[in-house]
Order: sequence, then structure tokens, then C-alpha cells
Amino acid sequence: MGTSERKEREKERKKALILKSAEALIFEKGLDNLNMDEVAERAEVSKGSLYSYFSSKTEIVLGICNKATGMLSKEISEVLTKDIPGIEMVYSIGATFLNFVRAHPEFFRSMRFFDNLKDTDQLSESDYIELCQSNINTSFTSMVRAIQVGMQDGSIQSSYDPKELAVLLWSTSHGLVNMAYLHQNTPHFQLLEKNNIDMNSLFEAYMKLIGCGIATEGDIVHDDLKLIFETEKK
Amino acid sequence: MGTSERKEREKERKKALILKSAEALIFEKGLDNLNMDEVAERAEVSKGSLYSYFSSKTEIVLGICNKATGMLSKEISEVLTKDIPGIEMVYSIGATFLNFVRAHPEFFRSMRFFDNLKDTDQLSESDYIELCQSNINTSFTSMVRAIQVGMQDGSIQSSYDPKELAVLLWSTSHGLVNMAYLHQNTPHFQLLEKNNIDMNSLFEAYMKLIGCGIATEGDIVHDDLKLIFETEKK
DNA sequence: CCCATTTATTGACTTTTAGTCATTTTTTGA
DNA sequence: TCAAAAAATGACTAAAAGTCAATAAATGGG
Repeated sequence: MGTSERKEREKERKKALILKSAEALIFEKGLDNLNMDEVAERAEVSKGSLYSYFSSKTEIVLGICNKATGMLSKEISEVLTKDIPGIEMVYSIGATFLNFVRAHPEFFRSMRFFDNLKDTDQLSESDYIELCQSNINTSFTSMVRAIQVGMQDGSIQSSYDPKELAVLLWSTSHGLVNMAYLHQNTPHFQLLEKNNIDMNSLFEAYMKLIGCGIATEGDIVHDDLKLIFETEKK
Repeated sequence: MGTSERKEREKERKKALILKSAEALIFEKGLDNLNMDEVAERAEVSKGSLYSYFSSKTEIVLGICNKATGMLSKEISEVLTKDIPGIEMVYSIGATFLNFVRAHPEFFRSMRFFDNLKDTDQLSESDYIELCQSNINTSFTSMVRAIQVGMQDGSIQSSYDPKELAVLLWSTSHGLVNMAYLHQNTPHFQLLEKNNIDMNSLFEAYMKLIGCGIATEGDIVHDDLKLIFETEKK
């Protein structure tokens, strides 16, 4: 009869509509001020109906996080298609991440919300947790691949364990990017201002520091870094 | 007369008592589940009274953050008194930070809460914000000092700007330490488990990576790292 | 096309918790 | 001793997440 399939599609359409409304509200007022009554109003459904599509506010934010991590992992994956040495892929992935957070701070916030979920939140009942984890894993795998490419093409030292190195670059770049987020979005974060440090040059210094540690001789100094960096900014 | 001074002392004593109660509750139930009624009950004051000492829940958490950042900055400052090369001071500061977060995850949480304050929170009216900022600045200054010591004693390359390098180490170690926090405290964070990576060896790899970037020839490989590391763990 | 049954929608209601304030109690000092 | 000031109280308000009995809409067999 095809009725149930149509219903299923209709349901997905409405979930998407609700997520779109929530996303709009988050961009307008910030993730902290997201309000379920307002989401319902914006999506033109009743509160009860809203809760039949999303079991909790957390679930909605995870829906946003799914979109965020999906976008980011797609952008990061695209780096791997470039015809450049592995070490530059690593640089480019870092720049992609930084630019993503600058362009979409609230998406980044939803990602941190995901990171900080406690088991007390309805962890296992969520449809989106697995999707988010999968997206993040895709990004992480891209990082591992870039490192492996670099080891293959000789631009990255083969002495490291690719996965360990990937985790290291992953966590340190998170730290740097989080600082960029704080610098841009929280007014009382003054560390960069106070010390007259420009985020872009800090990022270049990070690349250089990493380069010294992992690149092979010829690739240590990455002269085009600034160029890549501006390109990434689209 | 001395009455007003006694009152002042009495007031401080009571604030400290309330903070102590809040701290106990945070350790028992986590920062997310901190409840003002329970704080009042634990501190044996009424809710109204509680609010005459602390203007908001945020203010209490900032009070905790003040203690946390104070403890950390003290521990970090002590590293500078050691008779070791600057590069090892840098390593030791990192290890101190990591061990602090492992030992006091809820304190670290309060520090992140501070980081993420929005201007919509009563930012300027807080007594503790300045104290927290000052504590953090003390820690940061210790890092700058360690780098300067290293440049003086020849264990760290002088080609870097000490402050920029300090910010870089600050933010990247935050990233690493945050990952350690997530690994230890959020069950669905599986990146390390999935890739069979041990946090301690990851930290050593971080030290090595930094070492390659900033140390002078003789100090690049830091053989005693593991030793220092265990010592730090107290 | 009708109507019984299932499915979806509604919004008033409950619950929780931060924060307030009129009232009461305690302290102060002349 | 007692009036005024300061501190303490807890019942109350407000805001927002989440629930559910009642209602409306869709479905599909006869």
C-alpha cells in the first residue's frame, strides 16, 4: 500500500523541520538559550508533538551535533582528495578545523555538548549518538590516512605510530581551536589580547612546531602555509 | 569597637563554610547536579541567607573555580623552584596539569565552566572572576618563565617568542588534558580505547613532539620523562 | 462511503530548581 | 532597656523541561 513508507518519510521531513527551527534559534540566541517552547512555536507544532519527534532537548542538540560533525567530517575528507604531500594534508586538516569553528561557533558548541554528555543523560536511547560518533570517527580516520600518506610519500617520519600521532594532533588541535573559539566568543578570555598574539600566527607556529617534530628534513618549513591558510578560509 | 571587623571575619567564615559545603556536594554528585537547596541545607543556612552570601549559583561555582585555579597555580609555581633545566620545567608543568585534572576532575570542570561564561551571566558583578583570572595568569606566567629559563640555560631554542610559545603550549596541553578528562570521566568517549592508546604514553609522545620543536640538540630526547611523570603523580 | 480503530496532535498541567522578598529574629549601641 | 539596623528565614514566584488525558485526523475493512 505504501502508506507506512509515506508516513516514515513524512516523519523524517518533520524531524528535519524541527531541527531546522532549532538550528535557526541557536544561531539567533545561542545554544545556552535554546528553549523548547520556542522550538515548538518556530516549527509550528505543539510541545507534545515536538516531544513525540525528539525525546528531549538533549536529543535535539545531538541532532544539531550530528549535522555539525557531518559537515566537518565532509570538509576534512575532501582534504584527502587533494594532490599534496601527506604533511600538507595534516596542515590542511588543522586549518579546516579552525576555519570551521570560526565560521560556525554554535556548531562547535554543540560538539562540545556532545563531548560532555554524562551517563545520566539518556545516553543509550539516543538515535544521534552513534551518528555523531561515526562522524567524528570519520574525521579521525582522515587524520590517520593523511599521516599514512605522508609516511608513504616521505613527507612524514615513519618512526611514529600513525594512530597515536593522529590522537596527539587531534587533541592538541582541539586545544588550539578551542582557544580560538574562546577568543572569538567569550569576552573575558583575554589571554591572546593581553599578550598581543594573533590567532593566525599562533596557528602557523603550531604548524611549525608540529612540522619540526614529525616532518622529514625537506618538509619541515612549510613556506606556503600562509597561502593554504587563506585559501582554507574560502 | 572592632564590631565591624568581627562581622567581616564572620561573613568570610560563613562564605568559606558555604563553599566547603558546595564543594562536598560537587564531589559527591558532580557539578551538573549541584543544587542550591542542597547547598543551603548542607551549610545549615536558609536559602535566603545563602543568597545573601552568594548572589547566584554561578558565583558559587566561580568560588570553587577560584580554589581550583589557586591550587593549580600554586603547584605550577612550585615547578619553577626546582633546580632543573627550563625545558624540563616545561615538561613538569605539563605533567602537573595532567595530574591535577586526573586527581580533581570536578575542579577542572569548574575551570571549564569559568572559560565558558557568557556575558549574559552576571560577568562584571562577580567577586571571583578577577581572582580566577589572576590565578590563571599566574600559571601562564610560570609557563613563560620556564621558557625564559630554558632559553637562558640553553635547553630551549631562543628563536621563539616566549609568550607565543607559552600560549601554544598552554592551549595544546589544555587539549591533551581535556582529552584525558573525557577519557576518564565520560563513558562514551572511546577514542583512546578504540585505538589502544595509553594516556601516559600519549603524554610522553606530546613531550617528545614538543621537544623536537623547541629543545636544543642535547635536550631533545628526555630520557627521564617517565620518571618525572611518575614522581608528579605523587 | 461509513465508521471503528489506530495514529498524531494539542495545550493545560506537573515538576524541578533558581532566585526573591515580606516577615521574623538577632545584634548592636546609646 | 529598647529602638534601629543587620541577618536569617522559608514560603513564594518564575522559567523552563517534560507529561498526559483529551481531541482530531488518518486509515482501511466492509
